[in-house]
Amino acid sequence: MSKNLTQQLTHKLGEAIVKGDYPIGTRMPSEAVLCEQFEVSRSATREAVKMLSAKGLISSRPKQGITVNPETLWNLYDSDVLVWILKSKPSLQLLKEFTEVRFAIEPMAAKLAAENATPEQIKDIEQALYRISEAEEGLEDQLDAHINFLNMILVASGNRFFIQLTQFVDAALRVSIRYTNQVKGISNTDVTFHVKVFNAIKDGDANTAQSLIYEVLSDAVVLIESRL
Amino acid sequence: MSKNLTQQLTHKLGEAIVKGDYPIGTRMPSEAVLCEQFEVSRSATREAVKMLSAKGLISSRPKQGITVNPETLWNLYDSDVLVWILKSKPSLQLLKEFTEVRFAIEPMAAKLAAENATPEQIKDIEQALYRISEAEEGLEDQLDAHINFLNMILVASGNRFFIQLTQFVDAALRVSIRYTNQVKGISNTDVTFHVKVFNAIKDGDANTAQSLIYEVLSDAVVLIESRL
DNA sequence: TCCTCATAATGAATTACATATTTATATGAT
DNA sequence: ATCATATAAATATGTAATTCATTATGAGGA
Repeated sequence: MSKNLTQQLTHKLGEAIVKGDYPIGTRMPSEAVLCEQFEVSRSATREAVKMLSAKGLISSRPKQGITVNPETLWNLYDSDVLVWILKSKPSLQLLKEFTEVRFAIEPMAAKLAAENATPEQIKDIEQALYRISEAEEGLEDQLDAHINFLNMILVASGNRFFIQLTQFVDAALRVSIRYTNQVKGISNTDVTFHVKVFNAIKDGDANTAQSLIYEVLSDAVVLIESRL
Repeated sequence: MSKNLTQQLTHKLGEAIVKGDYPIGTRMPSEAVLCEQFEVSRSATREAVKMLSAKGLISSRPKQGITVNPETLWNLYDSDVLVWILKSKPSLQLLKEFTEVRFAIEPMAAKLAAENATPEQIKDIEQALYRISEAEEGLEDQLDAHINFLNMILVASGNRFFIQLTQFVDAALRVSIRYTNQVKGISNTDVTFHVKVFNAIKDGDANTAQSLIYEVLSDAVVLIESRL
């Protein structure tokens, strides 16, 4: 858990920034001041600053100092950034926006999976299905099993941009459920639903796979909107 | 154009990695060696390494050295990473995958824009429309105008994750068109199409907005697939 | 087989100087 | 006297070099 200093500082500052401790558009303390405040060397500070600017949170220029970037420049698809935001301000609004992304992506991923999945990937999905059934009997963590099922579908889509989202979805679902209990009801559909999805993908029935996921996420979005 | 040393090195190494000069899973040269090869100090090298690991390309551990991460860990939604990939191996396959993402996202964005756009945002879209018409008369760059129109819709969606994709779409379209000429026909629909989209959003007609974008991107995907 | 120690890489701190930008100051002309 | 311009100073990041700490790895000996 205790990573190196640079990473620790990166996380501290990252969380502080998304939390609003350093308001957007304003200047952060200079490197020298940060060194003092966090009691680390300038090397560590600079490396942390570089990491945060690589994630789009800040930018720094000579003399001018370090300024917090507008939110539109933040790399929301970076798991670190996403987690920081979810932890610091876990709003239902954000959960809604996140679910809209899933709503856009996952049906398409299921469709592509049905069209392109290799035999091995189908086996992986079947294995994930098995884990869900075991989770229902309490033999495994439910959340883990559900996330794993989703991930296997994303991977089977064969689209690198979708595959990359596994971490994104993983992080968001995991944190969301910890900080808002509204997530219940979203990935808690019963196992028969997942069986249907699996069969559709296995049979190459792209339309069915797509609409199954579409429906369940559509419900989720409606559910969230009803509480806003 | 000539950024600081750290950024220059970051770009050089980033491009080299995605290009395959340092194969996935293998160890990169040690910091000391990189310093020699690129004739920079260790601070600059370390900062570049931190930036690349913040983008998911590499990870480094004591004694073990710097290793290239598997592609699934790369932050493809980071504009830098995306551009590096597009520049180094601009394949039709990648363009297809990218278009699939747009196919998933943009219709939904148009729908949300129709539902949520503020009067000001509608004005922005109208302005973008005007730029497209001017571009048709050669008074402005066509690509810029089209990208701008898309961006305004993404922004009007009100969804932070979609808004973040503006840079993503921007970077990809801009580079793609430079390295593959297959992109022609994708954002080259005539101005009447964009007028329709604008009207749908302005009138709050979510379904029409969604399906308009859906259709044009559907065509694009088919077009690309036919050439694979 | 297990333990120990050498070693090779990153981690961290410190120091020094370079460079870029802003701000303040001083100079000059009107 | 006032304003504009040029110059200097101050301040932040950029870059380099050096030193020591820490951590895995692997070789070699008990």
